[in-house]
Amino acid sequence: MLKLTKRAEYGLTALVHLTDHAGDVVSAREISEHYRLPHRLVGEALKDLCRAGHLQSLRGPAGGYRLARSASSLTVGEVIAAIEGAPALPECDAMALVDLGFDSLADCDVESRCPIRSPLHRIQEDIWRQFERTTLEELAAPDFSLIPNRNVAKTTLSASA
Amino acid sequence: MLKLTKRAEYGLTALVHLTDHAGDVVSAREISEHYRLPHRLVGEALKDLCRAGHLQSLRGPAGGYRLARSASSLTVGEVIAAIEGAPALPECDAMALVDLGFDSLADCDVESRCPIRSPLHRIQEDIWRQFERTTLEELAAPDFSLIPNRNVAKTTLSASA
DNA sequence: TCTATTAGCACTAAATTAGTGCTATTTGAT
DNA sequence: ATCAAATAGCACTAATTTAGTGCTAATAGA
Repeated sequence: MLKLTKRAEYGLTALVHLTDHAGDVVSAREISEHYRLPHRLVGEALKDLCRAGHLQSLRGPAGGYRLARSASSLTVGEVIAAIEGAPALPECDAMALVDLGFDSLADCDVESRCPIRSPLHRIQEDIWRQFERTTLEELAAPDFSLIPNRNVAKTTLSASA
Repeated sequence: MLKLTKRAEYGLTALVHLTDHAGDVVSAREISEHYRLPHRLVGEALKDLCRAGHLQSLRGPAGGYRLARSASSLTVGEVIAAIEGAPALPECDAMALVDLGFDSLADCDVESRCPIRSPLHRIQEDIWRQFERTTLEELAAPDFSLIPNRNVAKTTLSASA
């Protein structure tokens, strides 16, 4: 439940590696051997990232990948979106109600029929936002300090708990 | 990817309903018919919640469930944990390294072998924290205002974006 | 020409999830 | 007493999703 797929995990692993070796061209094989991951799957993830424009690829021997953008502008959200596809917002709004057999919003009582209403939706949006505001540079940083939003959130949390 | 199971969704739906009808005893059938959900599955979720002590059950005709605790003290995190089980932290620490064949932390170089390091771990922890700090009372509130932490987070986000 | 790489699918196998079947127990109503 | 309707607790099947591989083509350095 609520976990990333291996593809996304491998993709992030590879990207962090590429961030640590910014500028270098690194092959899928090198990455997979270094972290002992199934190299074909790492390759699939890298292909997805390349298609999305986050990576640049070079073919042939000595080929491989390198970041197409700065690690500080690439977010975890973009990476996951490129590999797993868009969010997965809970089906609990007009669409879902139509699927349930309601012809229009007019003849259904959202408040009483959809108890999750927007909150669950918003929770998942917040999760997504968290992904979108975390950059690869931050993810690659060994101790994860220097992340303003996260630190503020944490302070707020402990202050209210 | 990164979505709740139906059981968790139905469980939250049922709980929001029970929150709206606090004090009443409501059967799984009533809830499932009201929201047009598979009633057996709703029942399974409710059983899980009952086993976890979040609900009180009454048998026999006119039986059903009611909140065992106040909606303001029950969190989304507790609900999900009761239904789906604990988190699902990424396997990217000592355990995983041992699984990969390293005998001890001493002979492996975490920094170079585990590029996700703690950050991904922390991202998922933060998601979980978000679940843990959202109460059912908040989830049941129609417009989701009055949620201090979330509002602060949002302000911070927009201020920095 | 050979070899090592990426590109792009399609496909199989494993794992997870959704939903149901079945039986037992409880309890109010008749 | 009996019946009906509810929860309790599994086990089980079917559907869906995910992991991983097979295969072929294109690219490019040696």
